[in-house]
Amino acid sequence: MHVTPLDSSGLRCHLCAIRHRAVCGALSDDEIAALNSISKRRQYAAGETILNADDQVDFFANIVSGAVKLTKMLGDGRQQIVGLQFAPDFLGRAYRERSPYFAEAATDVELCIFPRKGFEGLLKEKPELEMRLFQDTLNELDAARDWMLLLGRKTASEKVASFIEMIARRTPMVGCSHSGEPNEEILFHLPLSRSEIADYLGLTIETVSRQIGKLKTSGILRLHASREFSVVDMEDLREAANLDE
Amino acid sequence: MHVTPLDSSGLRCHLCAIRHRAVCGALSDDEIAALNSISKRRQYAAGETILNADDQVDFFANIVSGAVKLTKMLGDGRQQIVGLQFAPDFLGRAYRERSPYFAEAATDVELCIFPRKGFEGLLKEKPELEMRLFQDTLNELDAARDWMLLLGRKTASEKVASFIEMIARRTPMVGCSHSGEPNEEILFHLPLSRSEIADYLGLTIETVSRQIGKLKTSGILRLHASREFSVVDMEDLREAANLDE
DNA sequence: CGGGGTTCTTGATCCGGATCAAATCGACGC
DNA sequence: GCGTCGATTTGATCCGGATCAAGAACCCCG
Repeated sequence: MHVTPLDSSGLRCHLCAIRHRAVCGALSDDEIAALNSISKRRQYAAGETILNADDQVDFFANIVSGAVKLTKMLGDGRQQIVGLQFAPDFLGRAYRERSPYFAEAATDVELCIFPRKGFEGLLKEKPELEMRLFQDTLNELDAARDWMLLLGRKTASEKVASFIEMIARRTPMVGCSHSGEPNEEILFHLPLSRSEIADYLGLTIETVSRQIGKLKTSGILRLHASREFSVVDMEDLREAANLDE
Repeated sequence: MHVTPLDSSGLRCHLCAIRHRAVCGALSDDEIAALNSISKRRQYAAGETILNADDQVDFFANIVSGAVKLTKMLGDGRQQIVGLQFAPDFLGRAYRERSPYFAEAATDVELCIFPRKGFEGLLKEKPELEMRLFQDTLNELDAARDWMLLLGRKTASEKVASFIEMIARRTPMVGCSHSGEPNEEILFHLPLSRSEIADYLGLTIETVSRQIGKLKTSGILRLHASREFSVVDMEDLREAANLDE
């Protein structure tokens, strides 16, 4: 874990990759400068814990790069991933002191961290910022409810197809086959291991592996490495996922 | 469906059963009067549709009494209840014009309805009101994620026990055995049919029925009618539900 | 009270996905 | 290259919950 020291020049935010897509987008340039002065960057290696369940949370953060998973666990070790966040998502639970879940870096992650006090002060002063967070929370609630439909009612193959589709939709492509052909393949990287995918979909490792195999056999997917894939036919994939229209 | 005419005396809110527990609790007496002047009451019979998915939503509402279920559906008819709301919960999706789900009265329901325009105006003027809604939304998100753990990782019997526990916790008791004994039984009413419970838990009707039967046989529950029950031992129930601590 | 529809329960069987077990693949150090 | 170890795939079997099929209980209405 590496902490970048404070940058008092106020320039960092202006150069930030997620400046306009993150919650910061709700702030004007001089408000950003204020936020800049209290923020710091921090890196987490894949697998590192960001927050334990019931931890006292003294900060909020934007995800600058990488993927963060939120997990809930039963007493006997069964676990369920209840959220997967990518840049430029916001991390943290306003108005509650303790984290309701376990947060872990799924890939290498860079966060832009704001101390709780300073950020809550800004929240009170800038209703646009609070409104923006509110909207993000409403979108997360919708996403959580979509996932409830998946967990409760979809079959294993629909679940896996839905997951792949979600990754292709929300994750930046990691490359493409420079063949010059009209239909170049777009490559994506799976931010989760088979076991984590299983915990996200309410399945086992083996079932996930078999269903990915089937998507490959049926020609919807191409697997370049166990965590590197491209989608041959996005329409077929969405159909296999049983996504509406 | 019956609509109570506007009460310009401004007295209705002061007599309201949920005045202090609902979002209105964030408002002062004269703000309440303003809200009172734009609100109206409306009754729905059990089974009546409140909103169709993708409906244009031109109102917000508080649940005054009864239970409202929010449902998502797959193209082939499989469905999942993604939310169950009781008085004094808030109904409606700020900052979005269309309902992301199908909302239906699970029991007879009384709503206190605010037209979208007027309520959004109030939201802008009263940051406490927006903050209150924001907090409610965060709590709903936590509840949705708890339910994801249930849907993805709990067994049928844990699911049913969790559901019963939730009803006993969130629903008003409907009576009690006036035996004078030290351990009087507290009676509750199930707001959902077996088929709806199945759609909430990601199970089938038959499995729900069998699992309720087991809870009864094991002495944790007493069934007075198919939708009337009392909990013999709450600790045992929570254990059967695999709820933490 | 009796009939017909609906909801709930109970029983028998089946199957999708879990579990158990082993082989294969890949990354890394030596 | 070779051995080790974790991650993934593949195979065989099992079982929890789905499905199919009756019954039983409970309406509501005449």
